[in-house]
Formats: sequence, C-alpha cells, structure tokens
Amino acid sequence: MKEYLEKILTEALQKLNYAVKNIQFDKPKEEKFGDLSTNAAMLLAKELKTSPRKIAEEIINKLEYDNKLISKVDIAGAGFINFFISDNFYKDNLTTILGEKDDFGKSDLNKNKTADLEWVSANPTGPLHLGHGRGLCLGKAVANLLEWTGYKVTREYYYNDAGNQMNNLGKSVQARYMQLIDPDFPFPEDGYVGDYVKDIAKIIYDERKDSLKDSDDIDFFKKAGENYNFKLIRKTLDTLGIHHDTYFNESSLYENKIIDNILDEFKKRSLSYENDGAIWLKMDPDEGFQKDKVIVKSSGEPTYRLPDIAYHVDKLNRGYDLIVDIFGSDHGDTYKEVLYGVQMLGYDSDKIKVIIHQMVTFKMGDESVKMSKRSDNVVYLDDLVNDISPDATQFFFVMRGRNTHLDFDVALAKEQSEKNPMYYLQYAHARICGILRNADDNIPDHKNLDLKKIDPELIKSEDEIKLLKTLSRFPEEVESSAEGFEPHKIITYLNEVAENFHRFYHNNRVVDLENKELSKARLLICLATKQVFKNGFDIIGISAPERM
RNA sequence: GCGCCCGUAGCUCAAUCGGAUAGAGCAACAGCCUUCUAAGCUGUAGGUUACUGGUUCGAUUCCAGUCGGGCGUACCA
Repeated sequence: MKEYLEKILTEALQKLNYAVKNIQFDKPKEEKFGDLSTNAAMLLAKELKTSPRKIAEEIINKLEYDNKLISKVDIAGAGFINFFISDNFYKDNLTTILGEKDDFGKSDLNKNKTADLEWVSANPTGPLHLGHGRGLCLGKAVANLLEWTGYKVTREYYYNDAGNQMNNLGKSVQARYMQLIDPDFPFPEDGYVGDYVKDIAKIIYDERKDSLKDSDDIDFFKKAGENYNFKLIRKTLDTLGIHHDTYFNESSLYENKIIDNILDEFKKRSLSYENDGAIWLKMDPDEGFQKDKVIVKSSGEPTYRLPDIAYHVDKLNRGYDLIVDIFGSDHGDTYKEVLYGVQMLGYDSDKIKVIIHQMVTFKMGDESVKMSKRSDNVVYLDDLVNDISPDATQFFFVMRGRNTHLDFDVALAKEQSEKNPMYYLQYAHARICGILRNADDNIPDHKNLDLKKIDPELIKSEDEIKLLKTLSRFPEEVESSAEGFEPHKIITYLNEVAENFHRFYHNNRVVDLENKELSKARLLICLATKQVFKNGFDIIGISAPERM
C-alpha cells in the first residue's frame, strides 16, 4: 500500500515540479486522520516559502488514484495529507494472510543475503545464570526476525576454552576433588565456589577414586569441568528452544596462527608497541579512547581483546553480509576497542552490528536483585525457567526495549492470571481455537471455505474492519522490528491485535447457526487473526497454545 | 573525574529516522457472564514527558547545561 501511495504522490509532485526527498507515510494516531498520512507538504514549505496547506492543496489537485483502493484524500492540521484506504483493500488482505499462512509477514528484503548472529557464548566455567538471560532470549528473537526479512542466518556460539578463567576452573575442580580425600585441602582464593564444582569432583572421584591425589595435571580437571558445564549450558539452551548452528573454538585462533598473523600485522603497521614486557595497542584519543590497551600480557598470554579482534576478522573473512553480536552493557566499552582493532587492520567494520542491552533487575518477592554476570549471589537460569516456564522467560526478557533497564517481576511472570501480560496474547489465540472447535461441530463445511464465495458486504462492523486493518500491518511491523533488532515491537503490535480481537469477539457472535453465511465470513477473520498471532509468537519465540 | 545507556500516569513500559489531543497493561473506581473460554469487554480517573535553556511552523524525540540512576573506566572476560 505504501508503495502505491508513494508512486501516485511522486507522480503528482513531478507534475508540479517539486522534489521531495524521504517522503514518509505514517499511521496517524487518530482514525479521523485516515489510515496513512504524509508530511510531504510540510517538508516543501520550507523551500518554497509558502504555507504547507496551500502546497498540500496543489498536490491533491494533481493526485490521481484508484477509487477502489483509496476512498478519500484530504488535508488536515498544519498540512498533513491524509489518505483513507477503502475497506475492500483490507478485506482482500484476508486472502493474502490465509494464502501465505506461516509465511505471512516474511519479506525478501534481504533475500540471498547471509547473516551471522553470535550470542550467549558463555564460558564453560559454570551453568548459565540470570545475568545471561536477557541476551540469550533477545538473540533467539533477533535471529528469527532476521530470517523473516530474508537473511540466511548462522547462529553461532563463541566457545572460549582457553585462558585464565578456564585454568581457574581446573584448579577449583582439583581442590574440590582433593577435599574429598583431605577436607583440609585449601581452596583457591578466587576459585569458583558454586556447588556444581563439587558435583564435578564427585564424579571424578567416583570414577578414579584417589588415584589422582598426587597428580598435578590441571588440564585433566579443567577438561572434566568444561565438559560437565557445557553439557549443563546446552541443556538450559535446549529447554529454551535455543540451538546454535556452529560453535567456534577460541583455541582454533591459536592453532591456525590467526592470532600470530594479526599480532604481526599490528606490528608492521606500527599500531602496537612493547612496554613493561607487554604488548600494547595504540588507541586513538580522537576516537574517544582514553589510553592504550594491553593485547599481550607480560606473561605472554593475550588479553581477551586480541582473540576477539582475530575472531571478528575471521567472521568478516567468511563473507557474511551482516554480522551481529549481542552483549550486555557491561561490555559497552570493550566492543568498541575490538571494532577499532578490526578497523585498524583495514577491515570494514560497518557490517558488524553490536547489540547492547541494559542490565536486568529481578524482583523476587519483596527484594530486588541486581544481576550482572559478575554478581556474587548467583541464581541459575534453570531455576528461573523451571519456576516460571520457558515461554514466560522468553517473553519477559524480550518484552521491553533493550535500552531500558528491565525490571523482571518473577512473581508476575509466574502468575497464571490476567495480570500477566503474556496471557493476554496467548489467551486471544486460545480463544480463537475454541471458536474454531465450536465451528467444527456446528458448521462442518467451514474448513474448505472459499473466500471468493463470501460476500464482502457481510463484513461491515467497525470492530471487524479495525481488526482487519491491524492484521494487514503485520508485514511492516516485522520489517521495522528487524531493522532495529527490536523484537519487543512485535509484542507491542500483537497487543494491539489482541485488543482488537477481544473487542470483535465481545461484540460479534462468530458461530451463529441462524446465519451461517455471516458465520463463515467471521470465521475467516478468526483464522487470519490466529495466523498473525502464530507468526508473531514464532518470531518472539513463544508457543501458541490451543487451550488455556 | 571521564565515557556509554537511561529518566514518560501510583507501578512496569510504548510512542513509527521531529509531527496532529503523549498511549497500553497493572493497580484504583463504576458497570457487563441463561450466548463460541470473564485469563475477556465497556466507562471514569490518573501527566509541567526529571529540571533549565536553545534550534524549529512543530520537541518525549535534536543540541547545551543541571540533577538522579545503571554500566564501564584492568597486564579479568
């Protein structure tokens, strides 16, 4: 529809010899201002130094349009041109929705393009906890959104099996193992204190008894811990319906000499230097960096920045059209350093989009618990999911814009009542399923309805038309959500659909044996609404229940 | 101190690259079930968009400053 309006408006402007860049069509907030409106006249007013209303009148006089599609065009306010789209357009849209089914809302905007989404990427030093939740659920929905606009998406997990933290895990496991033999064995000061470390030690002890008590093979304990933890992580991801296509091992960056090559490259370009036995990367103050950063410690180990830069170089070399990373705001500065490093090596970092989300506060009972990934009092994600269900976890983490500090009300997410915003949406879907079950019994031939045989004049109430209008917007809602990586917009939109559906339901009896033709027409509306819910739920990553 | 993010109804949040009278849900109040699920619907009330200035025909949106909160500011990731 927008394309059509753009076309006829451009034609009218050409006749007047006016040139406008970025013509916008917006959905006005109020119905009396039509279905779509443009501010083209206001944009012209500045250049032409005449009143916007006068220009709007000129444009309308030159405007040629199809009366079957557009019922009225008028001017309002400061010079908005408002278009009223005919009801028939929306009725025809039913055919589109019911024809495209699970594909309704998909676009080929990014057809034949590839995208790589890397997220979660938790180190296997322990199970996933609440601090991981938001990014994890956000990524699931974003991946779906990208697919809905045509991208072929690779879901990737950066597996960090090297470095300090893993050594620390090895030492922790060893200490817990030794404590099974000698309770006085000291635990490392900054070791991992979670109970899962004891579980790992117990498994090792059950298998090997005390045969390892004199061993200093930290790698053995490390590996045991890593395997155990990664199994836990994948299990949690599995219950949340998150599946990665590839796991990229950090250690491969060393094995393939990519790290060495990049180090050489930095040196060659005089971007790095040695000081105090460490290698530093020069950071440009004009880019907002306050000081240079260490990329190789004096111990010879790289800091996280170097492999991260190498990893992104590798991703760029793989040729994706879009590369997306998801991090919490606690990484807000460090990704900039990484991108800077990538740029300095001569790569175009524009393809890399970094999604940063703000931290989450969990409301549990009367207390609020802040949960960054480094928080001391750890609550495991599994416990939350078991407590409130995978759907509620997904929904509540994705419900709000990622730049807001999310307040996660655990009691509310758990509650199975009208207070819970997720149920408002799912209930609408279940309600439609109930109507369809009723129709199965009473109007058995409803399943093979032909829209062409339905008299469009039967659909005429305000509730019905409004619902159809809302449904027709779904594809553009998907596009705009995908553009900004903002799945919460889908929820906001579905809320509007639910609102309109519930009102329609309340005022219009669907299955009416006295009036089967009308029933059939309304059943089509129900089917289309159900489809939009289902597709929206698919994107945000929750189920579409048939009964509640 | 410096950098990034945020501040909208009592609470949690929306608001389409600057647009028309700032919208939902919950909570509050008043109604609606002999009819397909009342996890629903209808109505009322609730606001100086933190504050102060600026740019503009028009600012919640952009700019500057102030106040308040979050996250960073490591030879941790």
